[in-house]
Amino acid sequence: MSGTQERPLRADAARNRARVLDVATEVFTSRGVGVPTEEIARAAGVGVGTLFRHFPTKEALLEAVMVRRLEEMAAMTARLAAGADRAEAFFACFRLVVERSSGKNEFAQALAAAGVDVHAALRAPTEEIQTRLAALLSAAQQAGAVRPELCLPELLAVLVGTGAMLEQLGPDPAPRERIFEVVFDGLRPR
Amino acid sequence: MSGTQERPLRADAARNRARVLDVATEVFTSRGVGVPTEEIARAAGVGVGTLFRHFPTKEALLEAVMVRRLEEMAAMTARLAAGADRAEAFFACFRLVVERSSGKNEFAQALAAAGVDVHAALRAPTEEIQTRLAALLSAAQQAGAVRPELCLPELLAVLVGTGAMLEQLGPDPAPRERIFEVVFDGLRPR
DNA sequence: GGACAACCGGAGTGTCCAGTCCGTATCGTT
DNA sequence: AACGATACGGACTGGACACTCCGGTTGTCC
Repeated sequence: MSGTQERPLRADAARNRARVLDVATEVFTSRGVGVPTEEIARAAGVGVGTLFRHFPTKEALLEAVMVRRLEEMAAMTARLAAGADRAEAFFACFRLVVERSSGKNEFAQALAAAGVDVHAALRAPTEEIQTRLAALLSAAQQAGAVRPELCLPELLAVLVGTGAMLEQLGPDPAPRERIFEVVFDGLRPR
Repeated sequence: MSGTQERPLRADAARNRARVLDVATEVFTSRGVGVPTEEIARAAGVGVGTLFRHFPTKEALLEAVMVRRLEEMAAMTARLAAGADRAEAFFACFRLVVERSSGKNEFAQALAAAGVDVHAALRAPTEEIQTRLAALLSAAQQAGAVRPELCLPELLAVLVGTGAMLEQLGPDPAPRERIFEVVFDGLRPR
């Protein structure tokens, strides 16, 4: 369907593209999506022209960053979902998604504000993660490890919200752990 | 200390100032802090000049909006903290703060990004709310209604995060209620 | 009702930033 | 080595937006 039959990039072009993506991931995540494009280019050691040839708009760059992070997350959830017992897998996945999604909500907001259809643009990887989470959720519920009335949209909200909680805290692991205890206990049946 | 001894405003000036504040609260809350200043002015029926005379920068306007909302919240928490039994008051306050703080986190981020010292600028009202929450927290803990290891910074994180959860959901009250159940159960001792 | 200060409106200014364009450099191929 | 295709850099453009300035208006006080 997607008619993007790519001719292989020239060696330097591929290198530059990858560098820009890496730098953008790093900078956008640590300093927010407001950082000017030119700064990303400088940090990646390329000119703005080069950046915009690979990613025709700033939103396209944001989107590419998100897609990659989501794909990584999907792969990791897949690995986690395979092993261990059902309940354990659910909570491990929850942790993983929360911890690896710092700042992603801001991305999504920025894209939405720019009029990009987030659901369409990121369909494939989000769908994979969501179906996997849905499977883990109902398995954990059948195992009696998660309250049965909870459904997927609520779980997703809890994921996002837990991410927001952690962002309020410093890097000290003890309070972060206590947050997880609160949320996990809340997710379990009474 | 603060040398702002104000001469009373002329009638029309006071009216305009109030209108701008109201409109800004409404617009910033519903459409985000990115809305241009000129639009606020138009919606309030004043020129930009007038707006900037009352609030010398956009951040000053944001700050004024936040101060007012925080003061309202402080007053409401005060009222709630007075009545009822300890545990009930705690959870009622929690609800109130979460429900009335939609979008406030975005405000804080915007101010911080602009180099405003949020803690200094909003000290008075935030401090009142925080001390009141701290009192409610330890009372609820002594009553055995909240897990004893939780401390104030974590509670604040949970508040912010719960707000983020609700923002993911539509206006339908049933899922929102389920979120509160999850969080409240998590806050209670095992 | 008149005079002065306080206040208003909105055209104009400076700045920032996403995105373009084209002369130059680099890659890959024969 | 030499040539065409591909990619690069960064000066430049256009638009958006926060904030200023000043001629005109309105409130207030005697």
